[in-house]
Amino acid sequence: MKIKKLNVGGEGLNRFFGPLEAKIMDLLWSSEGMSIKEVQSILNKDNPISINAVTTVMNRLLEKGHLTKALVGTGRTQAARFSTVQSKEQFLSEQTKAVSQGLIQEYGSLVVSHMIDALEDVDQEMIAKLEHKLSEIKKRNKQ
Amino acid sequence: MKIKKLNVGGEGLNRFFGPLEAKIMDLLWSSEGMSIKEVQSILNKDNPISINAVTTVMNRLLEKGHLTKALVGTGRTQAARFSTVQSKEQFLSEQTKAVSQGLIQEYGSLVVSHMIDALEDVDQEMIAKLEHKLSEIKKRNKQ
DNA sequence: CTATCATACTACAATGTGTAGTATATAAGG
DNA sequence: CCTTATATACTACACATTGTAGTATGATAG
Repeated sequence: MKIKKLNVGGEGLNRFFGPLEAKIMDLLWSSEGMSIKEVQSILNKDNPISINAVTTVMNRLLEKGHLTKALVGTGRTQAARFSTVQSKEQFLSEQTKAVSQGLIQEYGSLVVSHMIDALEDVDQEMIAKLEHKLSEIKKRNKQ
Repeated sequence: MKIKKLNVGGEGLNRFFGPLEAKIMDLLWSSEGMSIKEVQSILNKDNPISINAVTTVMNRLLEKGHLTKALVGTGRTQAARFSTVQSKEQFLSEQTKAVSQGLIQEYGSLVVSHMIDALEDVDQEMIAKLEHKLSEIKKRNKQ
């Protein structure tokens, strides 16, 4: 379930997926699974998109291991339900972890500085959390 | 000079560039500028590579703003010197900053946790640095 | 004044992503 | 029982990025 490329400028899921992939993943994360048709009808409300376009992209997400497929019914009644393999939270956790750890392992203190700079701008509260975690680690290391 | 995509699994410059691009950037960072020919002769020692392959990739790096070109001589004497626009340190700082800040702005505490996990694994010393930075920020905020 | 060299232009392959046409298989409905 | 609607598969193409290289151009060294 590892993503190879991170879109540095992207927003939300667009960091990890192409725009259509991102929309589809988000739809499936906010439901208990959907058929291709259901996904297409929802997407089609915003922008016209063919069933086939949706099918291809969903199958690619399947191949990459982001979705699973459960066949329901047979023949023309068959409407496979696609579901996500991980929760959105798990996915984001895994991905952000891979990126954070990769950067820190390679660029250590540089990245830590940048992250702290970002914290300053963004969230006072997070600095407190960070402090707390740090003191926990120190405690643990002393034992 | 912003990179669009980060190769999550990559090592070193391969996070930010394709493999050939990365080799070329590294050569130019460890010199005061080189001609296409010079770059090609060095790369050619490891793996056979045509002048044209090197030329194209160097020109793409030029277009993307990572390199500059200074013409020296004229006609067939002309051998443009390509140089990097930023130091490697500046470049890495800018890129890691863009990625770190993007992640923290969007995934705040999640990324902080990952960062701390990575710190635990990777480097005791960095925790001290982090503490130091935190106390600096706290001091500044009190004023 | 021609042959050599640096460079430009063009082209093609592979990969990832978005898009869609056509084919196939099967059940629903007369 | 046969036609047709439906879900899905297969195939194809476009565009971007990157690696690779053939051919053309232009100017000077000799």
